Amino acid sequence: MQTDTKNKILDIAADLLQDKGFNAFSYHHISSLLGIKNAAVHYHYPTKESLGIDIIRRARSNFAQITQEASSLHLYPWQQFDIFLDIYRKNLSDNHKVCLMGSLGAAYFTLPSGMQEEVKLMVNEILDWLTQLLESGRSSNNFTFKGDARSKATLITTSLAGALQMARITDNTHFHTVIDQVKADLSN
Amino acid sequence: MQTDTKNKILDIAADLLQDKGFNAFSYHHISSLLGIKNAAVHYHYPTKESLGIDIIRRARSNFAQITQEASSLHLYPWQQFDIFLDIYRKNLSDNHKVCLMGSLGAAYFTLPSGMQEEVKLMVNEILDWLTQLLESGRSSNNFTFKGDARSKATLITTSLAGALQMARITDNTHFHTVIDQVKADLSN
DNA sequence: TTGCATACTTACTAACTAGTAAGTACGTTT
DNA sequence: AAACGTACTTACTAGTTAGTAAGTATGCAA
Repeated sequence: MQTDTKNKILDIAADLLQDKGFNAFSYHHISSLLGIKNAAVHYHYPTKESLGIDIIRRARSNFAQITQEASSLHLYPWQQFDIFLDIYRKNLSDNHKVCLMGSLGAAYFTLPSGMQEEVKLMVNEILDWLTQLLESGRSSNNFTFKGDARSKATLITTSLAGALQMARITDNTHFHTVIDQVKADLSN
Repeated sequence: MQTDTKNKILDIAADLLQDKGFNAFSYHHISSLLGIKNAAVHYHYPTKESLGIDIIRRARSNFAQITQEASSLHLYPWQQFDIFLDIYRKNLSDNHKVCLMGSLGAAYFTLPSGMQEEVKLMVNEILDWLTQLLESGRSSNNFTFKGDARSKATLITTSLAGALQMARITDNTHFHTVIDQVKADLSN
């Protein structure tokens, strides 16, 4: 059981991470938003690395839950794909947040090693799941694409990560443009 | 005419920016790599914003030069596209640097306003050029793709930005995978 | 009621940050 | 020879950073 404060810290820190990046938020930012002292944040997360690791772990667990749920509901490939896209749509609508892969990838070489390992796990899990969805969707004639499914999964994931970054520089239409293009490229 | 030192500062700062991100390098990093004092860097670039702006301006000017040269040589669409891809290939081979759009997009909301403006100009120039190349390449039956050229240009640019970030997290094959997929999606 | 764990606050440190003011060495112009 | 601009160094500041040590209030268990 996580305490209320610990959960709030995680919420705020994840938000800041996807808004400003890992090297542009501090314990003080978090504590002042919560109306507590920075030492209280250190009580729950002794180091910034431990905090960063927990942010990624929670995202991994959320992703696993979303995909398991979609799987247990026996949704069609296109419906499952749309649930996947919703993750990115939500980031965009939530003050132009960038996805975790984008935020952490850009700062990757400045991250503590424990976080780097966790990011690797996360990216591979996303790629594994999407690859499987594309593969089975192609078998059932729902998706059409050239090449192997993992390549396509990689292309889609990198496009979406880049699209969120592009959207904050230019405007939201570029993001929706990418989504439409990705969908068009999967359709017959 | 720029001085030798000023050019070296720009080289090192651009490198650090594409390696660690704007919020993870300091005047001290630059000066110590050059064997000078941090005040000497401030002499050439009074503020970090002025330094950041110059990094982007130089990249814009380099891009304009590359594309103008390709244009004046009357290269085929595929050759021009390959020159464009070389920019990204070079970033990858140069210690897994990320492209400027990716680095600055991830930290966008922490950037001084002058830099934000400069990034916008850069992204639009890249998009304009690629859109035109795709359009004329399609007219001449060299490229095949659905939808309008600017959408395709957006998809390609975001894929490549994301691919460089993904490559440092996982491995280089993911980057080449994206390049191959992008090319396949442009071919007949 | 004593003891202990939880969840903090107070008060601090050492390192690093961008940025500045004043001085210096040196080559060029007048 | 005097004056000036360029390219620095020395020496500093004020603010921010992650992280710590010691103390405190509260509630629960023995």
